[in-house]
Amino acid sequence: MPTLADVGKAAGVSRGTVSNVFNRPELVRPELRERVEAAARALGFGGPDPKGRLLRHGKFNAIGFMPPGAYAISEVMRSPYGRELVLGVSLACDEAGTTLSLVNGTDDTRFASIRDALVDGFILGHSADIGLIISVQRRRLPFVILESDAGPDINSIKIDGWSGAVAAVRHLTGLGHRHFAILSVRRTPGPPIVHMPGQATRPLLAGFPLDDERLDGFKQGLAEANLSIEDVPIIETIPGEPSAGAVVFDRAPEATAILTMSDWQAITILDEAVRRGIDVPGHVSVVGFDGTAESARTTPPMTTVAQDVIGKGRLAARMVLDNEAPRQVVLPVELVVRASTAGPRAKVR
Amino acid sequence: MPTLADVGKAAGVSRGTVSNVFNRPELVRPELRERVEAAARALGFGGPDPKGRLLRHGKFNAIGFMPPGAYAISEVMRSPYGRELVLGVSLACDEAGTTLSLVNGTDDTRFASIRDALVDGFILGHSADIGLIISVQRRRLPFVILESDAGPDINSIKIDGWSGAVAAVRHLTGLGHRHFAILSVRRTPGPPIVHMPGQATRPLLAGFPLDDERLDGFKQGLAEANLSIEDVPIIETIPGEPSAGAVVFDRAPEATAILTMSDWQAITILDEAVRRGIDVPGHVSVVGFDGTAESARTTPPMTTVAQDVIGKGRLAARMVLDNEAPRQVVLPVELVVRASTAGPRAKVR
DNA sequence: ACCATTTTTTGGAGCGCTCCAAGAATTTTA
DNA sequence: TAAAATTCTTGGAGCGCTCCAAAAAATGGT
Repeated sequence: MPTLADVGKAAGVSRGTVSNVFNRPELVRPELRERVEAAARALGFGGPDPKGRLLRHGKFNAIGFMPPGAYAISEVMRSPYGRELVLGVSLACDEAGTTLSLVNGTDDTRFASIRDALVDGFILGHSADIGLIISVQRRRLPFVILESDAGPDINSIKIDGWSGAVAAVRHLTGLGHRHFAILSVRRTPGPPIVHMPGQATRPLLAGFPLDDERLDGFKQGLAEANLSIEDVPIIETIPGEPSAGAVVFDRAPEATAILTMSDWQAITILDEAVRRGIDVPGHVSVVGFDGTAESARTTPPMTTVAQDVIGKGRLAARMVLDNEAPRQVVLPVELVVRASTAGPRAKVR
Repeated sequence: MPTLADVGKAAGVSRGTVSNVFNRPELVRPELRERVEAAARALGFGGPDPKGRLLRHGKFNAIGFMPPGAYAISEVMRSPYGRELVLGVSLACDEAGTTLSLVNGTDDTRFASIRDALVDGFILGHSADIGLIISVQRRRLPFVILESDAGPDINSIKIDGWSGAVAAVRHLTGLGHRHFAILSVRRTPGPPIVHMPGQATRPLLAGFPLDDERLDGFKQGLAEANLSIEDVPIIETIPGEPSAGAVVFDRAPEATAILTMSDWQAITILDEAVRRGIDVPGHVSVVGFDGTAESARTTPPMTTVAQDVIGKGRLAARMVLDNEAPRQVVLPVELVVRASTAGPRAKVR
């Protein structure tokens, strides 16, 4: 690949002049400019290499998005929540004219990815572990972490998942439900895990603040109706697991109300219900989480704990773009009642 | 920001040694290593700056995605088609461990964006104009252009939109439809444009191969049933225009079948139909285009000209990642008949 | 024709890093 | 204990560019 200097030599001018031809053409005499351009063409020089410029200037003009947990970016793009989040981030990037880098990295390459990412700041998806945070801090770039409060020095944005979970249960108990099942998230690869009541004590806390907080909210809501979460089957599946709905119906057939951690999971259940001829909400009520656009389009339209995912993504991007003093933002949630929930009826299954 | 040299000076070693401490720690004596690490910590040195490394090595390890036409990346993320396309691209990026840069650029900054993008290759969304192509070629990076054949030297991937359009019309005429409306795409900002039959001759070709090809397919399909596209109202709206459905029903009330250019547009029509109490497919049949996941979830599930959008995105990414000899790929489409189309009935509107 | 301006062009400095051949220090061997 | 072998450390070269002060060339006025 030819360089500025090569072109300069060929055209009989200095590399500074060649640089000017490409960056401030008005500074160089038309005939000379032409000569340089001809030389560049002849050499197949495609303009100043951004690498050199970059080293000189130091700004990448890009922010990086690191997928939640150990997920790949394609997994983010697959989930309704992830898509809306990225959409929100991209909105802020559009406004700022910034590139959005979806940074990849498997478990073992994540740290290297962060170390090498050509970005001016980071958004870390939820469930970022401490190692990841340290990696980012090391680079002294502005960053924000989603769905986990990492202390007062660190930008974070999370929703009030606890209240959302409580509200979901209250809605259902208010409708008269007494038999629940919870579809939770498995954060490691593998088949669904089923925690049945009475079985050896299961850990309520999975170690992921995002999920634990919601489980705790469910517990609280149930307790308010004199129900114990200990009596509720909890199924954990990785997001997008197509068998999730089937497992829930198979293992918790007596449940009249199913609580989930995401719209995506709830959609799985709705799909499986159609497949089995189970009427929602006639036989079973289902509540989603996130309030993504998809939740309004399901059949029936879904009751869900809604948050402003797009707004969250946008705010996150703004925070790293503006690089203000660290703050911890907690966003509200709102239970949106649609048609996937109703009072329990005689069970005909 | 301290540099390797600064740390070296502080620790009393050369910058080469500091580099080794960070990149090949096994090469440096433990006690020295520790000393250097201490100095780095004291100075707040966050590891070697990727800019320097980049200049030395020269690989960005990223591919760039340039949104179609003059759209912003948030607009891509908003459309069902765009999301699936990006998902496909991200799939290939995951496999290759590459970063996916969603490159931004308004009309006037697009060229600069391409010039400066820190990527090893480009995917240009459809409707890329010649200027954009030239900009990318100048950088001598591998690239692929979507939905427009730019000649034998240029990688391109497109679907057989013409056949898809013909199939859609044949399906509808086979069902007995004689009164059509076409919802086409306006590629410039602005309100819907309505071309009514008989009005001053309207250009069938909008100058965007993607759209023109489909319009031509519609024309062919209609001709096969002794119908002329000249008698069909054509409405052009920008993607995502919420009033699109309303305009179609207002301006083409006699149509019993509506052809569209995307699922997204078709969804708009379905939504408006619900709003107006128009039964689909009882009163009106609607055909989408693209066959995105969303099209299967509408009410009623949509008949659509399906393509493998994810596969297309993935193939595109592979082509730039693998940098093979240029080729022009034409992908097949398939009419997926679902429940948004049926024979025309007595019109009760 | 000469000097003062103005317009163009130049090339050194430096951005921060990694590579690598060579030098220095340490350990092993005879 | 000296030479040989091994392990560590060094600093020059170079990646490609932009900035900028200064030199060179062109222009204008008298």
